[in-house]
Amino acid sequence: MPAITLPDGSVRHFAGPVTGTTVAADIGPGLARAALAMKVDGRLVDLSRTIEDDAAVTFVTRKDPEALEMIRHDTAHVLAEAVQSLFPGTQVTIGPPIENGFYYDFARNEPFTLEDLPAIEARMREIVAANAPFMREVWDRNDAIAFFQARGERYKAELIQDLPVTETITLYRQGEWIDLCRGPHMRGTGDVGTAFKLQKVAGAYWRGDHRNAMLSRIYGTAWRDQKELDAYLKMLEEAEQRDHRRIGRAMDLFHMQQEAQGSVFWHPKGWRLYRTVEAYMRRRQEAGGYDEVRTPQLVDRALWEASGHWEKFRHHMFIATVEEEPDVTLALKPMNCPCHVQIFNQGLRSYRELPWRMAEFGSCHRYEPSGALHGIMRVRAFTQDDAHIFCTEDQITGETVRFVALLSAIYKDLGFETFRVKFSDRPDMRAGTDAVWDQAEAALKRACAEAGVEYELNPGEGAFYGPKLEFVLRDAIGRDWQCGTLQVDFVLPERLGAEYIGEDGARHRPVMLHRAILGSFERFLGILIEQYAGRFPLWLAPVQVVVAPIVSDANDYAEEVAAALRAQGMNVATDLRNEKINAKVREHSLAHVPVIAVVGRREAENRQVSLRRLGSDGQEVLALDVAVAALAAEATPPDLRPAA
RNA sequence: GCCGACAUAGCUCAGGGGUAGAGCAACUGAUUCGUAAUCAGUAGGUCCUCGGUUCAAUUCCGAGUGUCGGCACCA
Repeated sequence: MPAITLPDGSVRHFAGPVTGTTVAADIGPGLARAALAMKVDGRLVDLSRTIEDDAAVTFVTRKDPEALEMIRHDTAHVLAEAVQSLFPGTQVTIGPPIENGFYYDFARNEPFTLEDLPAIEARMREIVAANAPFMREVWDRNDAIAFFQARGERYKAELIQDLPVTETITLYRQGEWIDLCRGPHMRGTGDVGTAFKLQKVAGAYWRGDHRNAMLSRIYGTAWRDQKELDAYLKMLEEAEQRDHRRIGRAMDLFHMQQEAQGSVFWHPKGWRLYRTVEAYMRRRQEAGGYDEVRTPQLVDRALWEASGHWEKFRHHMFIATVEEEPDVTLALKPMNCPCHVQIFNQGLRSYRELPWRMAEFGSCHRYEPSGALHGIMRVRAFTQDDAHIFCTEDQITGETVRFVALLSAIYKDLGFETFRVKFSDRPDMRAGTDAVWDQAEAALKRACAEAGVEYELNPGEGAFYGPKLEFVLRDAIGRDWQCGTLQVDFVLPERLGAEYIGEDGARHRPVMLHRAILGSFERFLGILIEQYAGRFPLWLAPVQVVVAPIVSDANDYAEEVAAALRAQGMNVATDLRNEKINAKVREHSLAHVPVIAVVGRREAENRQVSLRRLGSDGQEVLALDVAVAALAAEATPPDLRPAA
């Protein structure tokens, strides 16, 4: 006699066990049509499942957030059926919903290509139109393994084999097709709807392990309705226009070429942007109590051996030798920490010097795998806004809190109001004892609690010497990039023999906090370009103002205006070409110049300027000195502005 | 590194077994103009590299390099 409590608090009684379908119908025909699945005591299950006991039930309809995930999951199943019907012999593996869509990994000798997608998608639409119900079946574990093995589906068999023995094995049938699946599903393939699209193909290792076979992955997107799908596709198209590689070329910021693969050639405007950010960071860090240093590019392998990097990363290091000294092997530094420890180790350190925050805009080289390179976001030559904080164990919390505050303020100034934080704990391959890791992880967790940092756990992804916080920013098309980081390290000070004299007169090991805010300038600037789509706020813009005369009679005055702005430290260009003002306005607008100062005879006579802002077609006519003062104030970096 | 796609003028791209085109940019000349393209003309290409097939390859095939989308990697 289950009593079913609905979200509005009302209770319905049934004579015996009932399915969700029955309950929904009992409530009303509208809900019976709309209900796709239900939550029984908070657990999402098939609508067709039987409710035995008293329960709180919520129905999931198309407009609920859970529905979107189910649509994507079910679309993946439809994809798998379509593929197996068109390409017999293809094995299915896994096909989860993901952000904005889904994918499915198939095992097939011949990988799928883009040309295969239209036929597959057409077959999918037939399957959806057929609207076969999703039927849940509970199987005996061994029967299920035997079943899939008999069908040549060895990946599915392997999946079942690896499920915990306590797990209920469920298969879902949709018409003729059947698949191992935990569920839940919607009522039938028709609930998928038509708002889906196959997007791309890619290789992907079985179980994400490069030692395994490479599977053929098909990505797709799926939405509640055509309107949502269209909006998403339009967003993707617009995001492509923000691509830092495209904008970098269009705005003449940088280029890359084959002869220096993975290294950036910064052009004058790009380098100005870089220097603006660098100068800002330098001021911020100095105000934050950091001491800037500079350490060598080429360092003997002995130091890398001592730090442990040689063993783990030597295949990713650029090695340099000279004929005159055949016994010497140098490496271009792939990171700065061992060098910073060398500075720490000069002389005898006192506990009074801690925490010591040692910063370097460290130029590093890493031989990244060719497939990892990506515009200026993932390169082989980059500059970190690196720092190492040498401190005592009980300073970890305070330093972390302080770091998070600095990072948040900087991200905010640079246009990132929100960001994600991941907590990565001990990896399988690591240095240091478990006791040390326990200590480091606990210290970092305590610090997060103290700093009020909310994080998602990223198990096993820590550095080999310690756990880390990763501060993640998103690029234009939604890819996540680690930028900031904070890593607790008990190992390297030990390996490199760092010590200080404590209050007790004895020698102690300092803890090292590795930290970066931007991560690498290259990556961060790439994201910054995409964030603003090249339309930088005035203080960051590489060309802040273009002064454009309307007639050549105003050229001298235009130069005077430019000089007045330059005297305030602004980056100003003049456009004295014999072109119509329309053409000048158009060109500089397309080049994302934030302010165009137009001067004609009228302005020259009255000593005024007509300011036109990027993205606006209005103009503001101001007296020259007023305009200069206003623009100079606006172009002041946020950390140098007078407090409001 | 692995899977797939792509590589044509400075840029964006079209084309195609018989020696290559557009728009924009560049250059020259004219135009002095009030807020998103003034007009006319000129010039510009080992069609990524190497090899093969062919009477003939930029086009077809193979290898290499690079780029792009993923996967793996990311101290």
